[in-house]
Amino acid sequence: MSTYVTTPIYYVNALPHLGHAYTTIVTDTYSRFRKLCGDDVRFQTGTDEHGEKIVEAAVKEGVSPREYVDRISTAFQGTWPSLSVEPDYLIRTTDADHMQTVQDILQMVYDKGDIYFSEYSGLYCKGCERFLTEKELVDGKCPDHQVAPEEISEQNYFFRMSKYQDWLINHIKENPEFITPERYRNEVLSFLSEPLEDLCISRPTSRLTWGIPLPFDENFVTYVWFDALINYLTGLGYPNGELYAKYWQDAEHVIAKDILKPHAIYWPTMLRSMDVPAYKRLHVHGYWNVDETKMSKSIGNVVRPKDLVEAYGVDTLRYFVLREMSFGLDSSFSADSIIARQNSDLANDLGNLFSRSLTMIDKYAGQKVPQIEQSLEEEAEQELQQAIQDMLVAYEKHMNSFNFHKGLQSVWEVISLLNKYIVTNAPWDLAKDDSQQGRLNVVLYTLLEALRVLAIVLKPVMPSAADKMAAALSLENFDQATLTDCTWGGMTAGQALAAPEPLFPRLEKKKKEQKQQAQSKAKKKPATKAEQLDGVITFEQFGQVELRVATVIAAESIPKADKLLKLTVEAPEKRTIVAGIAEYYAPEDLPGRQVIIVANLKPAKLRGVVSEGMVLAAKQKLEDGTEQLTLATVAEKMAPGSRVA
RNA sequence: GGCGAUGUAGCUCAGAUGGUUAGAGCAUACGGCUCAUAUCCGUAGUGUCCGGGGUUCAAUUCCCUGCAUCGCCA
Repeated sequence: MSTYVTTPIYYVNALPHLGHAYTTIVTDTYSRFRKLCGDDVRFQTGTDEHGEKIVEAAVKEGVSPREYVDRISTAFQGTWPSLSVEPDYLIRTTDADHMQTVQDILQMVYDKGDIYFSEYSGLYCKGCERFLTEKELVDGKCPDHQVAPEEISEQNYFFRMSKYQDWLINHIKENPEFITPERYRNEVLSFLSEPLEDLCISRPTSRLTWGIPLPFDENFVTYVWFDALINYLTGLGYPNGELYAKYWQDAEHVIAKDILKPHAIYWPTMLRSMDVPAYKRLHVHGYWNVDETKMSKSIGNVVRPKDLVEAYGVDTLRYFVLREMSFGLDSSFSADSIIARQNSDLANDLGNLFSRSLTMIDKYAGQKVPQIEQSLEEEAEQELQQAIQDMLVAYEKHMNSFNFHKGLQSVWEVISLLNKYIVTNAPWDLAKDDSQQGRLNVVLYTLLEALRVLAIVLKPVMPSAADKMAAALSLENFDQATLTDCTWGGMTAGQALAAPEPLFPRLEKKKKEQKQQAQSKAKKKPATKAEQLDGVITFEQFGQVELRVATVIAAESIPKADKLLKLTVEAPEKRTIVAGIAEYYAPEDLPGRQVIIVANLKPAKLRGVVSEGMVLAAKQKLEDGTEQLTLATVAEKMAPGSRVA
């Protein structure tokens, strides 16, 4: 089986935002999913670079249209890797082969008699790049741009779209999946219940030169849709390329609802006129509202994909948008909701399951896949295996019909079952009883197998997290994995496993700080004197803090405290200091090291140990969302107790 | 103005071709466990299923109507 899946080509009059990111993540996820199903997949995205608005934007920046589109197009293409999006082909409407193909098609359709010349007069709005009807005007102005349209009379070329209306209605009725979800199919059918007008496909060069010239009349260039839609064919080398022969029959387009009409009506009729079979499916999604309002430049709440990746990590972002939005409907985006998903679904449910399972393998099975006796499998294991089978069926069905949120829901049901399975089978109890060794191995093996399946099904959604899981499970050829590898029993007994590593960190809700930041950014008001002083301390105040160099003599972990180490330091007197660095330093690594301590901190009791001061350390967040910590020290060896100032 | 969709727990949403105690996740409260990332497991909830009318033995579900929100069209 083959799959050809596309995003729209993005209009380069502005930088990429969350909406672009969503469409592209969805398409990438579907592409990866079809690969997981064993398909030969081609995934295409690109940029739409012609039209009046591009020229205007270029003029505004004082550069040529060519320079301008090169710059924005690069920005789009540079965004995809950071979203773990891996297209097979990036197309640009300014590519020479695309422009040639568009001209060839125009000539062919013209020769066939489906393009004719006609005069048209009406009220033209530059902002909309189209003619408006009287009824659309509000107080004589365009409602979107607040500008009075110009009365323009001009001659143009038209595509005989109306000729194919009846065919299109039948095609949609006979192919229930042609436009999904159903609400958009109904919308299109309702629109088609009225007579269709022919489509204006040209602009005179007197008004616009930044476009593809009509091959049969040099005084005109192609108007946006005839140019843009054809990219889906050009990218396959239509009409002769091998790719075209191989993939076109399986074409699926992913779009946002604002470009439904061109894709559901113009495009199939164009294809029909060209004698090219219609695409297989059109998938239409809704909008992201940001903090309950529409994303808009004027409100200043445009969300940049890059910022989101920096703040939350690419896997979390991908999981969030796919899990949160019911495909087809609008959804809301907010920092709180993405943090909530990260913490409850990813860190607590999946991440913790992964971590606790691997830790038990480490503790109770010597960090190796245990050998099991099939006869010791009980009902609990049977049920779990059945639940995973059921999940796989649901997963495949939902992912294939773009119901990603349902697909992920079914995966998380299994994650929840696994957490219950651990509690009810209590491996830590089995481990205390030698006669239960066999059962213990069965339970641990079952967990490993389940994690292996989870890594596979999560691969399309969270490629990097899945890779991490696979690495920890020592799965071989994971990049080639398919759904058939989900068959139970894939782990080899005796295989050594890597040390567990946290998959997803927990995030703090930073509601207040973020709001304050947003406000100060939005207002950009100059800081008042009082605010400037806020957070600033005087030299005297700093002098009150007594910093000293200290040498670590001994370090030991503290029972029941995962993050704390008990340090004995020389400063120069012997002191006990409790430091929250256990996640980053092993006790044996510390003796001999010099650290910087706050010597006059009020002693505090932590986990029953009195801490006389604190050690300084720097912390940073890494790209993958985990944190790194390193102890502060001095550049040269100093006598213990030396003052730091 | 025409057509259509939606309205269910604090939040996001499932759901029943009409039938007994209307569900899930999150959030909240309490209890338990210790393998785990202050994680996990269990228990507890609250609902005029948008308002009104109708059909029916029985309506949150079907019909009509009103209101609200949203979409498409003009």
